[in-house]
Amino acid sequence: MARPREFDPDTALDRAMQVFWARGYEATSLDDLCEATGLSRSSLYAAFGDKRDLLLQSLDLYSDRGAARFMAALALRPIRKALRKILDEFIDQIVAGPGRRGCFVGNCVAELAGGNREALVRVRRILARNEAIFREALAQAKRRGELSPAADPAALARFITAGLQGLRLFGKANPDRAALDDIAAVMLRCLHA
Amino acid sequence: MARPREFDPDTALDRAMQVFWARGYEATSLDDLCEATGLSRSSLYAAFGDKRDLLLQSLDLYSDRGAARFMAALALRPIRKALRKILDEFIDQIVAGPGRRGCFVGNCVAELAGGNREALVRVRRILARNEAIFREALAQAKRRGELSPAADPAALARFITAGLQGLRLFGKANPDRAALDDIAAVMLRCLHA
DNA sequence: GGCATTCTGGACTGTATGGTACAGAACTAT
DNA sequence: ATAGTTCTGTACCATACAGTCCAGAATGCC
Repeated sequence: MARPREFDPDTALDRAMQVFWARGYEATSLDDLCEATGLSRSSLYAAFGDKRDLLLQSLDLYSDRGAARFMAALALRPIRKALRKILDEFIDQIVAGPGRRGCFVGNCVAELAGGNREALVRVRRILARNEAIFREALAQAKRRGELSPAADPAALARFITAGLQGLRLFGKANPDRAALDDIAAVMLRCLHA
Repeated sequence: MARPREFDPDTALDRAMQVFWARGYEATSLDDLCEATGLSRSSLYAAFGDKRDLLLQSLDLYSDRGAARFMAALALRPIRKALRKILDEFIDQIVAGPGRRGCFVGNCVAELAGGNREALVRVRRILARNEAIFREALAQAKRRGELSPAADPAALARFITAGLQGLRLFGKANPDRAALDDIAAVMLRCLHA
């Protein structure tokens, strides 16, 4: 009917997510977001709503990508290989990655879970989704005999979800490969019992 | 020589720390700090310097208390009992505690490690101190025969340091005792190997 | 080509922020 | 008592912020 958008909302959202991820919510200004996306305030507001809405959509994008990567890695057999791959990918990202970004979800939990209700339910949902992915993969692996009959997929999934957050937070403060490898090795050993 | 202070710097710093811990750095305004401490801006600045200085001193206070608690708990034998106690204390704090505060150090890593150099070196130092406390305790426990001869105290200490951060971040988003108990149980099992 | 509609850039607004300046109160030493 | 020093509260400042508005440009439809 009328003039079409001059920008691609998907790439704009991706750019916005990168800024939130790198700088955090409060420390990111609308000017930062406009500069990163190349959009003006009007276009940003028309396309995504206000700053909080944009954050929530960024979180969803991040979560979708993360879940896809987890599921792809978890196709590996046995499951210990899959988890090893996930851990190694994170370590590579931490050590080689540009700037100390940590986990976007973890950053939002730390910064916003105390005061931003909507952000809290969103990050909780994201963590629950990841936990469910791990739980399902662990249950299947147990059925295949890759885990001890005493293994508790639900507990292990929670442990992995929390452990990955710990690994990435630790790595954000101290991106040292040797230390991160130590942590990953102990985590993997937990699957034995 | 002249008029003495009307307030106690230690309790003022404690109050300021609580606010930073609960709200985060950026979200805490000077008015918040004045209200929490009962001081005026002048007194705050005279006693602690600017907002960033006050944060660093809050972190040191938090770290000193945490280290003391760790060392007290680690006097327990065997070391698995000590770690169980540390984990249980954190879980109690997460579940019963007022508001979702998480770990102050972890919050600062997530919020500030990317941009605030001074805060970064401070939190890294704090994590290294905790790691050293655990490493030493684990090494002693190994000498006492409480751990397998194959156990690597340095790696385990790193794992515990990161794992505690993961537990507390997870709990900040989802303060559910059953889930946290699961995570703690798996973590403790890691000491067996 | 002209009209209607949508997009875009920039200017604008009210508010909240961190930090400072200053005047007066309170206290010690003499 | 008084002089000198230090503390305290408030008023203040410049800045940065999120969000709104509007005029004009660009497009599709007839």
